[in-house]
Amino acid sequence: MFAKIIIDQDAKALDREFEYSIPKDLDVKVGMRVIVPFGSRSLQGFVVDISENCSFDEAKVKPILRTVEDFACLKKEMLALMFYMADKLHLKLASVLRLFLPSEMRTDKIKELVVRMCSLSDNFVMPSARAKKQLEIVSYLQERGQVEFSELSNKFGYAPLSALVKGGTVKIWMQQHNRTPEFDVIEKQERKLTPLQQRAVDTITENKTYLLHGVTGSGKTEVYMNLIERALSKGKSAIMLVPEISLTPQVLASFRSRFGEQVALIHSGLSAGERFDEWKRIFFGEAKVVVGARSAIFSPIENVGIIIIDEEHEQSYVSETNPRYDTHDIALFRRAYNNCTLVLGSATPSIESYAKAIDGEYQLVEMPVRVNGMEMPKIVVVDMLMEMRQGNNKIFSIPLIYELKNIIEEKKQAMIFINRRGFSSFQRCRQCGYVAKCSDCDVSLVYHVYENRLKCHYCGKRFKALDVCPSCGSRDIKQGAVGTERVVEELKSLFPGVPIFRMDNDTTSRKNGHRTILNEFRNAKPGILVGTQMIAKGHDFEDVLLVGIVDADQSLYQSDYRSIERTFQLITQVSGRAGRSAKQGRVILQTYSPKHFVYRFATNYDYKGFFKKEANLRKVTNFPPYARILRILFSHEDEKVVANECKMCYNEVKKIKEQYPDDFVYLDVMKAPLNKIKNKFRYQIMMRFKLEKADEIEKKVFLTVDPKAKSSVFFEVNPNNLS
DNA sequence: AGCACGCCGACT
DNA sequence: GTCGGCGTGCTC
Repeated sequence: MFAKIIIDQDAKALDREFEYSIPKDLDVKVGMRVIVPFGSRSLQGFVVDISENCSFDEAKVKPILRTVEDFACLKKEMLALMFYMADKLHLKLASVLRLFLPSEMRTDKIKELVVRMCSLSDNFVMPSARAKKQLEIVSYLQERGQVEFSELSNKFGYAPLSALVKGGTVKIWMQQHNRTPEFDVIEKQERKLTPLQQRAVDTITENKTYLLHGVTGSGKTEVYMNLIERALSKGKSAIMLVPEISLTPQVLASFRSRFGEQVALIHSGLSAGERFDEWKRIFFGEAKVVVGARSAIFSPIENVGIIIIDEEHEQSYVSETNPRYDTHDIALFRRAYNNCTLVLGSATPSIESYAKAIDGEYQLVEMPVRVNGMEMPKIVVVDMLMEMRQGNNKIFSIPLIYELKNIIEEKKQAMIFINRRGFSSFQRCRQCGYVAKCSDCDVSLVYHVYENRLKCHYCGKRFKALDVCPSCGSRDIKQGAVGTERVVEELKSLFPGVPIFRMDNDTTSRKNGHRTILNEFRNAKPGILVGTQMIAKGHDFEDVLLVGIVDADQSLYQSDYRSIERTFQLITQVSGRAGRSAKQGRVILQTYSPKHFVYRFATNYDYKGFFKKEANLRKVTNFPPYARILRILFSHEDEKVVANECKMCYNEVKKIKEQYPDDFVYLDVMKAPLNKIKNKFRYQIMMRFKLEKADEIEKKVFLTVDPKAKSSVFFEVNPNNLS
């Protein structure tokens, strides 16, 4: 018998199956981890197929050395998913497998799923005095009680240990050593469902994909919990995905208190060991509910009854590093494989998902009212250009300062939201609000300080930085984003003595930084919390009656096609923080583009109206979801090599464009916006084509890349932030 | 990825 | 003379 094996090495040259013979005394199954001789060393590999015959020269085929476990650590579904992802996303097989397995199971530090433990038998006999090694093992065991088999055999050698086992002095058993991560315990609180929640639970019954559109505060989490409970009661399991940023201790605790030991929690705070243990609990069926961030979609859980993606519009569901994938695609695959229910939940669904719901591909379920029946906070738009003309050059507008004063007098709380993202900013005329846009792409240009140039992150085109406004002729041009620190300083000078807290990447990097800040803020009345994105997520502070959005435009003029959508989502999300209690909250939104349609829809909480407008815009301008963007990124340390290989590929793609003249909307080759990263030069091909033949075109484009190319090549479909 | 084999420069 | 630089090519 022969086995086809994927070597556990992330290299282009090894990205294929290698064949090995299976020794007669070795029980090898598909999906198992094995150790094989490879060149002059032995490596870990994964069995993906077993057959009677061998397509390679039999004289050269080597035998599998050993199996790592006596069962398959890759279940059938995961193998199918591996081939699907490698093919569809053009990823290396081994790099996909690494997404599925905890780092402990990788080639460099092979840890077995089940550990062989050794201890002395109850009535053991001392080995003879001549067997020195055996005596050492016995005294070692007397000292420590139980020790891993591998540790003993490494320390004292395999032979003396196996002699002791054979003679009955040492007994062996299998053990899973699990470290259950710590969590806050909160009391179980049974909440009765509102009629709206009940209706949602009653509607989501079939093995289909549902889009749950519920306004902020409509109680989607309670619906999820009920759906999970139902799946469990049918003997099925569940996967619940939450954006990493909202995986707060409170959220984790609430799942624990509801589902107890049946939950496995996967989040970035886990150590490698804890992660490994949670993975094992899922693999062996001890955990029936997986709660985690995007990578939890790869959990080896079987018999899935429901998959839930909360805050489905969140960008963090698309991994931005190496094996790039979109959690939605994986969830759709697993939904189909398990024939189960998939729920995508959001207060502001992504344009992509809502479009599918409109088309009937997803079932739309709506929860338009808040649980407590309260109205959404009132959003007031403040025109910052007007403020400036009236002589206010400060960060805060007059209305915002006025509202803040009120809050402080009433000993309530406020949140100030800084819309800062990424490293770059745009240039804007302070007189008329003009923002430079790319002539080819209809996206805002990004200002690069070190080159003093404007660049389009879509097509790569460069423009001279503005010194005179082309619209009104003013020289009053500003760039740069407002940072959290500056806002805090300003607030301190405006309101001396009032406690002000800052929450961003810098202040939460320390362990528990998150919790400490929030706890201090909770008790500070009056108090102001200043923060980025982080404060927008699910913290319920009853006394927060005011939210200030300092520079809403910051996300509006990011140079990608989703920037307007993101702005709408952000405003809705942040506004949801105000007035969680009986009193209606207020939101002050400062902008330089008060007439932009996004603010009109956002202030009215009119998602549908916004969708219609934005979707139409995308249709007309040929952007996703009505077209597909494809980017091929080449990188290599030798600039001549990348430039050349990228150009060769571009020439091939051009030929494809000629075959599909009606479908291609855009095609160009250029240096990547970040031309050099870690001493590797980067070049890219950007293209955009209509949907009808997108799959067909994409397949052909994939084939244009020379497999012998020295550069590493990445494909990205509908990328967001180009870099 | 890593390790062998291989063909040219400055040293015990 | 040989030790060792890292270029190219292969691993079932």
